[in-house]
Amino acid sequence: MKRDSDGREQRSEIAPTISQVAKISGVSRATVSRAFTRPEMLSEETVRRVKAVADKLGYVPNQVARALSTGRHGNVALIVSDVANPFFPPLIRAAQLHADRAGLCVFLGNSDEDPAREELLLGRFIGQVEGLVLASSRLDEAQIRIYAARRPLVLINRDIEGITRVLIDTAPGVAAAITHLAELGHRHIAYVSGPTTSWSNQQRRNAIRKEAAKRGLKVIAIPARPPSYDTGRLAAAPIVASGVTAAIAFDDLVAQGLLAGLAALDVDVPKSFSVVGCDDVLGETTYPPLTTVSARCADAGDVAVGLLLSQMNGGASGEIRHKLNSHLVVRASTGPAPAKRKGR
Amino acid sequence: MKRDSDGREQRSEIAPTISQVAKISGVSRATVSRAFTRPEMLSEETVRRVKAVADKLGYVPNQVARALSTGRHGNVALIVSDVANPFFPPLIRAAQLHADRAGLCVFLGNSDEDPAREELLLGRFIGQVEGLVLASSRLDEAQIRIYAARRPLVLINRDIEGITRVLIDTAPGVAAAITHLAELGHRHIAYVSGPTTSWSNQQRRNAIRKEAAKRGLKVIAIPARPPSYDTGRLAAAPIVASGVTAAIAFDDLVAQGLLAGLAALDVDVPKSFSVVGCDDVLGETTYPPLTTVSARCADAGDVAVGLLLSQMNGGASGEIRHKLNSHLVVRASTGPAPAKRKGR
DNA sequence: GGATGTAATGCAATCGGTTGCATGTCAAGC
DNA sequence: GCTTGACATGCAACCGATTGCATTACATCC
Repeated sequence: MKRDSDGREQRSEIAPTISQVAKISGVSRATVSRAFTRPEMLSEETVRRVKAVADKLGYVPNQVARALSTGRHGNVALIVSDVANPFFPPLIRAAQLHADRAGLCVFLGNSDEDPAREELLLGRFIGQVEGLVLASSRLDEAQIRIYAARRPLVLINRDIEGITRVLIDTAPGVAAAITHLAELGHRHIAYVSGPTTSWSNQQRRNAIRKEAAKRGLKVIAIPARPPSYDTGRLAAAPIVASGVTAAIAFDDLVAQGLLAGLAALDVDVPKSFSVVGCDDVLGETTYPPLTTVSARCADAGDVAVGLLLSQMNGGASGEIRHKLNSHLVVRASTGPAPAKRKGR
Repeated sequence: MKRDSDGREQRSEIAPTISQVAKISGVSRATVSRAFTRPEMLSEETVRRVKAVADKLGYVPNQVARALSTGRHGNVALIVSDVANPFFPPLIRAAQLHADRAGLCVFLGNSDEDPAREELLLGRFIGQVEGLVLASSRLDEAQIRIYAARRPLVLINRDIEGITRVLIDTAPGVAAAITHLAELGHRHIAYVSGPTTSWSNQQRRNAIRKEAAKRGLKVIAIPARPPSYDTGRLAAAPIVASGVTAAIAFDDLVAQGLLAGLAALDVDVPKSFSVVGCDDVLGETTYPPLTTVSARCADAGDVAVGLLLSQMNGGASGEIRHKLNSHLVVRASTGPAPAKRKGR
């Protein structure tokens, strides 16, 4: 870095380096380094003196140089499929908080549900992080394994054998939802499905099929892709046309859109149609308040970073498959099946 | 980095370095470096050969080493005050996208509205980024100036002279909201205020006061701190008690909470009370759909990164004060003032 | 045929830290 | 008084790149 020539650094008094601190405090660079990283090796007096000088100069160890020398960057990366989906912000926040407490910086990547983008991001991150968390990864298994071989890596909502993963197990909640609907008298229901490549989607679909079969309900699938408020809204018409009396949506956002779409079609929820969401990220903010499968997404972020840390610290690199439980939260968007659905 | 001893790197075949590529292709390290960074300096033949070897070995230039040597890290940091506030995800997404296209990685920081945390994050980031974006920073001016002196820095919704900033100017929208309410016959309104340290809050409060004075409306302020669905909900009772007939909330989240609080108190919106939000981040998803001041928060993220890039590339380090306009979006949460408010 | 220029490549210093090993000092032990 | 060892610190190599300044080889020109 030729600061005087390229002018890039003109904006700042050049950040003080370890050498300057060393010269001024009359010790070697090694001693300054140790004053920060292993003060117990030095006499108290020396540590005090060095730190005083460092303070006065505003010296802060250069992370990049340290990383080059030690191989520890103090950074981790978190890649999500869509920041704007309300499922992720709480997860991001929790992950962030945990990383923070461990003194780590977090790179955030947004793949926009696109495997190619995800891989691009991964390529940029891999060289400067100590660990990775992939939430709802859309990458294919082989790719993921390659990255997992290079760095500690934790998956969220993706189930690959041999790789540590945190799975939000919505099956119990979804099963409870089916039971709930069955008890309310619904016989025909729709599943408003999400991305085919999504593990969560597969898991939910399977849980619904299995439980519905057990109780003799008929299930049809109507897609909402990509999952969003808008695609949920658009799904209302085909759903109503299909004659079902209730729907379980891939996630809350889709459910919320569905509610809006139903309202636009003058279908009263819950009187003549019932809607169940998934994730419980909207709380009571929908109208009517949404019956949904609560998924503790914040915990997923927290746990994932925790597992990542323990992997980074050499611990338990054995495979871990951490399951987070789910349960049904009944609010006001579900009710008894109407005696008869009006045709269309 | 003593790989053989500390065992940290055991998980991977050690990443190939420039030296290995050099040795195998029979050239010097300098040549390998140039094959990647300035191929036009080399003969085509050499470039081809070196790249072939690099490919076979899976060599990728080490970002950290490069950063140390050149001072360009290829990273920027974005610090927001609350990831979970729906105002930010679209902003983050847009910022991210822009940075991505420029080949930059984004560190995300979450200050949780706490200046001390914000400063901690800043300290961790500053050494490994080429530029910073602070959205709704709560840091004091002097601190911000210090960081701005060290790195290109762009503020969002914070107005500090001499520092490039992107301001979402909600004054016109808020003024329009007052006009709207005045025309509907409201004479007494409440402002449900946000963080005192927030520039947006100050700006909105001032715009409301000014416009209300002009039209002879009486305004009271009721706090909702920190701004959230819950604090908005809790504000409903004192607002109703105060006898006003309409409220403008600091942001949509507070407005949404307020709607819920009012519903719980059996106050009909918009028949007997009108609510206006700010930011327009919830679209039509509230009940009733919220009249709000649209603020184009995604654009703010995009523009901020754009300005940051131009600063980083040595361009226009002169101060820029970029204003984004706002306008009122009338939906269904506002209506004519009730003839008489029931007491309490 | 010697001076001159140019294109391709190598040498070695540098970025700012960390760390294994050597050195020096001083007190305790015999 | 000499050995021994613990403690505090310094030396210098190293992490993996980049880059200014040679150096080399060859073609061109007069």
